[in-house]
Amino acid sequence: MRPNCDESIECPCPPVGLIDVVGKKWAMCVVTLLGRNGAVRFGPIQRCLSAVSPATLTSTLRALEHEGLVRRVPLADAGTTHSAYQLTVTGDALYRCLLPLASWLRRS
Amino acid sequence: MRPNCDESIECPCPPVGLIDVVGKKWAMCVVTLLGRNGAVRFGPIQRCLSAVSPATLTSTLRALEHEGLVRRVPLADAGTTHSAYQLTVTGDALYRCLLPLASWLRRS
DNA sequence: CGGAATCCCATACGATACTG
DNA sequence: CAGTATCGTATGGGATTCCG
Repeated sequence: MRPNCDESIECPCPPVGLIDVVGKKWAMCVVTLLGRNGAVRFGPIQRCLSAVSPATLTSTLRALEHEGLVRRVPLADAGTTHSAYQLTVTGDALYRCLLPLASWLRRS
Repeated sequence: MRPNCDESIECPCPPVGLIDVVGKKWAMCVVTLLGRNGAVRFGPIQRCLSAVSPATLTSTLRALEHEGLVRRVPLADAGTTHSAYQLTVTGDALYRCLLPLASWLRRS
């Protein structure tokens, strides 16, 4: 997976891994969402993101959890099931790195 | 495709489009590579990026061209076919936005 | 050298239905 | 509410081959 630089030109390399981490369709969207709002529950996230299918959202959240970017917070709340998701310290660092990128996208 | 915010939480939205632009496996890698090295020819790019298949690299470059991030520069060079790729002004702006992200990836 | 054409496969994603 | 289970499809991407 890693580029092997046999050329005199400089080879960046890192960005390849970035795609694996945040290349999922909704991953950066979720990170940005949580970065702005702190802990958010499953339902609101889903409704906010174009009503992404629950299966896809679950997959995205699990991936982000696995990368240590997001933490799941169960909320013991009188009978019904509740839980929320929030960024870890690492996830928040990534979020701040994404800010210039987000503003670049809003260009033009 | 666009998230529709029916919640009180803040909805970022832009990052969804980002995936379409730079979410391709090698897109950001190419942007970073060109950002560091200026104009680079097809062969060196390919060899530098883990020998990515020519079909995939072509697809990536065409997508970046279509987004106005990369420009193809034909080099009329004595018989044989030569060409190089370099970032446009917009592409360079994106490249600079990617820098913090790239350093984040090199963490740990 | 710089691609284009073709084939093939893995899988990400969406839609839907269902459960504790 | 917060997911899980299935299914079907689209497509990104690798390998290979061939061409000007």
